[in-house]
Amino acid sequence: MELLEILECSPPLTREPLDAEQAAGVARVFKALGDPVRLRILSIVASRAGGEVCVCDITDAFELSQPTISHHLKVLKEVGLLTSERRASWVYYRLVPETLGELSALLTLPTSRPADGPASLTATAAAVSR
Amino acid sequence: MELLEILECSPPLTREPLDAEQAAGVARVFKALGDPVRLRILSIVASRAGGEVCVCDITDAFELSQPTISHHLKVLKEVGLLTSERRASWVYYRLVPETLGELSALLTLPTSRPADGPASLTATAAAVSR
DNA sequence: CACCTATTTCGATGGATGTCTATCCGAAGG
DNA sequence: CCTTCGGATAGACATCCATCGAAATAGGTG
Repeated sequence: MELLEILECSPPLTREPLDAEQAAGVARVFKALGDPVRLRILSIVASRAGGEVCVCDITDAFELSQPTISHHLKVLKEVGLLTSERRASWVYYRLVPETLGELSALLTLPTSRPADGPASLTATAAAVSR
Repeated sequence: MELLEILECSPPLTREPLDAEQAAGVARVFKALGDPVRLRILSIVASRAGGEVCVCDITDAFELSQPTISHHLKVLKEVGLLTSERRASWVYYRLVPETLGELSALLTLPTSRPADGPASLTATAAAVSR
C-alpha cells in the first residue's frame, strides 16, 4: 500500500475520525517527522532554491556521523517525503511536495466560519497542562 | 519553553531551514502524532461536533487498556494538542485548534505559482502563520 | 466515614530507535 | 586493475516507548 495513497484518502483530522489503517499509514509519516535531525534535514532540502541537495552538504550541516545522516535520509525517503537521484559520484535528494501538501491538508482546521465545521469551537487555549 | 510559541516562531519548512531549537520543539509535537492510536484519538476529539469527548468514550473505541489510553491522552496534552477538564466524575478532552493550525502552516507548500520551484525564496512573504 | 466509579500514576517488560564504528558498493581516474 | 572518494549497509549498544497489571487519587453517594 502506497503511503501517498493513504494520505490522499485520509480526511482532515477535524472532519472525521481516521480508521485504523489510515492512522497506521499517517503515523508512519509523522513518526518520520518526529526527530529533530530529520526535521532539519527536511527543511534544508525543502527550502533549497534549486530544489535538490547533495548528501555531502547535509552531512556538513550536522555534527553527526555520515551513516547517521544516511539513515535519516533513508527514513525520509521511505515515507515518501524525499526522493534521491545519483549523478556521477554524488547523490542528490529533493522534496516530494505532494506528500508534504497532503500532510498539511490533514491538519487543516475547518474553514474558519464560526458556525461551520463539526469541530468549530470557542478556543479555550488558556488551560495549560502539567 | 512553551511549545506553541516555538511553533508560532518556526517558519514553514519550505521557506528556510529550522534551527536546532525550533526543530527540537517541533519534533516533540510530530512525535506525538507519530503513533496510530494517538492519531485516532486526536481525530476523534477533533472531529467531535460538541468539541469535547469523555475519556470513557475514547477508551471504548479501542481494544487497549484504560491506562494505555490515559497515557496517550497525556502525551497529546503535554505537547499542547489537547486540553482536559474534569467535571464531576468524568474528564473531558478537547482540541487546541491553534496548535493544529500552526502545524499545518509549518508544512504548507509555497503559494503554487507554477513558474517557481517548491523552494522559491522570493515568494516567501506570502505564507504567514497567523 | 465507607464504598463505588472514573481516571491517573507506578513499575515492569519487550520491542523499536538513534547513534556509532567498521565494512561494503559504485563511480571516476590513473 | 587499483585507488580514492561519496554514500549505503551491517552490526552493536544504549536509550526510549507502547503496553500491561496493580495501586493510588478524586468525586459522588450512601
